[in-house]
Amino acid sequence: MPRAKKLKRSFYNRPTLTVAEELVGMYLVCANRGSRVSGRIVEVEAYVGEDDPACHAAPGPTRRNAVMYGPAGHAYIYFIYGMYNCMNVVTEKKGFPAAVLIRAAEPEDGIEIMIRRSPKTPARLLLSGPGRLCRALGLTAGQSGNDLCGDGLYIEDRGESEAHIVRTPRVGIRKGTDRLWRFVDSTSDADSARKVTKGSSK
DNA sequence: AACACGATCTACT
DNA sequence: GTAGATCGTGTTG
Repeated sequence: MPRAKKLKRSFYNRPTLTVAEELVGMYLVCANRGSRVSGRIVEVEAYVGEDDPACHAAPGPTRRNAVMYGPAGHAYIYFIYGMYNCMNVVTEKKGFPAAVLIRAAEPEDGIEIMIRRSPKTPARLLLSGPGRLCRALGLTAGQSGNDLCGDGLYIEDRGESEAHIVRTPRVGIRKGTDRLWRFVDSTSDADSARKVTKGSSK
């Protein structure tokens, strides 16, 4: 992994769909207190503006979604379903609420630490799904608003050749399913929507 | 103050 | 395949 480059604010301060697509294949890194945990992003979803009915900003500014209205390059992490957290990266200029939800990644560094946090999850699925991803990386809503351009929590480009990306409707939502705003590395096994239908053994 | 529900995951029938 | 866990948030009274 030579020449890993930490993504700068200018990367995040662009159209959300562009940022979302380019995030696939990047590495999400959590460097808490000496330990380093990371994964290769393989699945993301874009949530764009108050006009997107599935976006948390759809009701307008509230205390909860305030981070989405802030400057790009910060983490928006929220608590949901009474037990899980979901991690997003804020995009676009201050005042415009948008973010990219990190839905799945392939475990890279610190797998032992992830297993300690998710003892019952099969290794391949440690970061597969937004809830599992936050659990294994140790991310909670308390870290919402953290700057991704600092140390501790950031995303880096390890200079990989571009992955083959597929666009689909977003999952887990009722409204806004007409938009193809989910981006997946089609070659990855960690896809959280793993359709284990007939035929596709593997 | 009370209520309904959600960008989920797991366990069990 | 489906129900249960479990609680912050926004809405309504």
